[in-house]
Amino acid sequence: MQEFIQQIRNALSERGGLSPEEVKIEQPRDPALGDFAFPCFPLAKKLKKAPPAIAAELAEQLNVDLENITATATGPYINFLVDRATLAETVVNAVLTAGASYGTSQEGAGKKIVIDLSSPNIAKPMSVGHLRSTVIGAALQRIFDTLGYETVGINHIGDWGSQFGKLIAALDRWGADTDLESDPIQALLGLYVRYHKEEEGDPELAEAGRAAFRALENGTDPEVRSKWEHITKLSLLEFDKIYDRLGVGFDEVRGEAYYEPHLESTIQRVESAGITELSEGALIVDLTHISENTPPCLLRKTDGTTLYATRDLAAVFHRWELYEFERCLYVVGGDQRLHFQQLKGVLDRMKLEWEERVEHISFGMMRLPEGRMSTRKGRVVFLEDVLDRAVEEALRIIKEKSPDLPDPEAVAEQIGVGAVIFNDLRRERIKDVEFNWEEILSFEGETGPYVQYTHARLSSILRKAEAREEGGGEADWTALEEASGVLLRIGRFPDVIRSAGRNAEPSELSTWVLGLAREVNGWYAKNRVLGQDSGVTAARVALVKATQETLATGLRLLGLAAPPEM
RNA sequence: GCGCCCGUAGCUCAGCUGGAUAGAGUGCUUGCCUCCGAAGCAAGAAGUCACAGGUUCGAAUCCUGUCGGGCGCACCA
Repeated sequence: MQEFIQQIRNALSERGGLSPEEVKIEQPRDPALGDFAFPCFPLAKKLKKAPPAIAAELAEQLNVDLENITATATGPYINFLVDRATLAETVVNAVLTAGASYGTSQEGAGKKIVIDLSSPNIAKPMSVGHLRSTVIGAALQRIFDTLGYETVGINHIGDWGSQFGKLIAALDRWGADTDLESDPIQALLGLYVRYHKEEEGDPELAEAGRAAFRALENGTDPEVRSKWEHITKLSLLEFDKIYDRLGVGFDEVRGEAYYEPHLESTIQRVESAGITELSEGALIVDLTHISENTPPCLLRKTDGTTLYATRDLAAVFHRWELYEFERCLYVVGGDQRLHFQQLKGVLDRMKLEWEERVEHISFGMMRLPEGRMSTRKGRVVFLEDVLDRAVEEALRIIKEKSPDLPDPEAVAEQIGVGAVIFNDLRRERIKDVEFNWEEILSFEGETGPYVQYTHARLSSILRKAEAREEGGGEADWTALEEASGVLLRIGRFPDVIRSAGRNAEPSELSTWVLGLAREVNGWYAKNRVLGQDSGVTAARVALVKATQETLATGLRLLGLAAPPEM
């Protein structure tokens, strides 16, 4: 479809005396006006004429230049209407010849993008809150893959820090009556909550916790170390179950602990840049160059131990050395904005030119109606429960509406999980979301299942066409006259992927997918595909196939399955 | 107190980085399965684009301020 826009752009730039970049092509308000539009206001000054006069004059000239496109002046706008049959043939063939690779590009060839995603903390069950980073990050990775980038998805596990000392202390004290094997994460969570409850009135316990972390950090006590390893291993196994269900994999799973041996050299590296100072006994980097009130970045505490920021610095150095990334994206909640500002502030003060390639892809918080989620207070919704209930609901609907569907459990898993994922990617990532069971279990309207259902219906038509041996003839593209909404959507797909990647915004894709599903459903209700004249059926089957494939690609990029039946 | 983010229909959101009469879903009121899958389609009612200024041919979109909500602000991660 780009070819039409390009043609309009070239003709306009020649006739209007603009550079091609100055020609801004947009969509008309009302699709009946045309497929593309050009507002003549910017030319008014240059030509010293009223926009409507310019539009009328230019439209006439453009009609001489343009092929298969009609230009019409409407007030100050020039609207362009592509010949319906040409539009249909061009778009449908573009998809069908490209197949699953429709929408891919090579713009990222030879460039690497590192994505830090998911990054849960060990020993706590994943809440619905963790869904956001995982699902947004995974969608971004797939989007960049299709744009030709080499991507590295990193799960930066929270496996270090003082809470592990607490956990080990709790395990020492109550481990005997805890069943760690059958449901390890829930057991660890129980220990964690109990520790916090009893810590206050029990200084001995608090000291045991601190001592255990010191031992862990010094590496002096192999027994403590092996307990930590055990906890980590059990947790990762549990997480993998969730990742499998979400269809998410990682290129690198590295805990913060991995960077332990590199912390000294990291600190030295920052020190040798001459930007560190001692303040109140702690080693800091002053960041008042960002703004007067920006708090400093702490590299080392008074007691000599390191912090989150130190480990994150070590990690970002490591990533740069390993990958020399084009972009390094941290898909992390907006509550950590300051942390990343500080991280980048340190890189900036070190005069590392790749500092601007490091981006915090922040997203809004998932909240409950009664406030912020808190694992410690037991005010959480666990991700596994959400997935289970959504799948259960999907299965209930399948039994009601498609009792003969083969393998209903497997499809219910795809629909239920799809509903949850789509619900999270539906809105702009920066917006806070309030968790709502009713919304997440709804499969109608602007939901994942709606798109999946559309895809399944199109697939069903294609199966029938094949069974009846219809759709094989020469296509009569005029039979797609009413499908321009569908065609224009499909034609825009490559642009949407590019834009979603540039802005690191999966919701641009989900919005587009919904729009395509809506368009094709409207068309489908009015236009019969099978049993028409062979040319008509051929063209419509081709459109159905092109739409079905594009929907499947869109769903796949977002992380949803596209079952052929449901 | 300071900083960052958000504010569009009852509710949940789009609005293509400044353009035409602000659009969807949901909920509500209707209509559509003897016809390719009704998890669908079509129609109706529903808006001071938080408020007030400014910038210009033109502002939901950019700037300033106010209000409301969220988040953060040195030894947690």
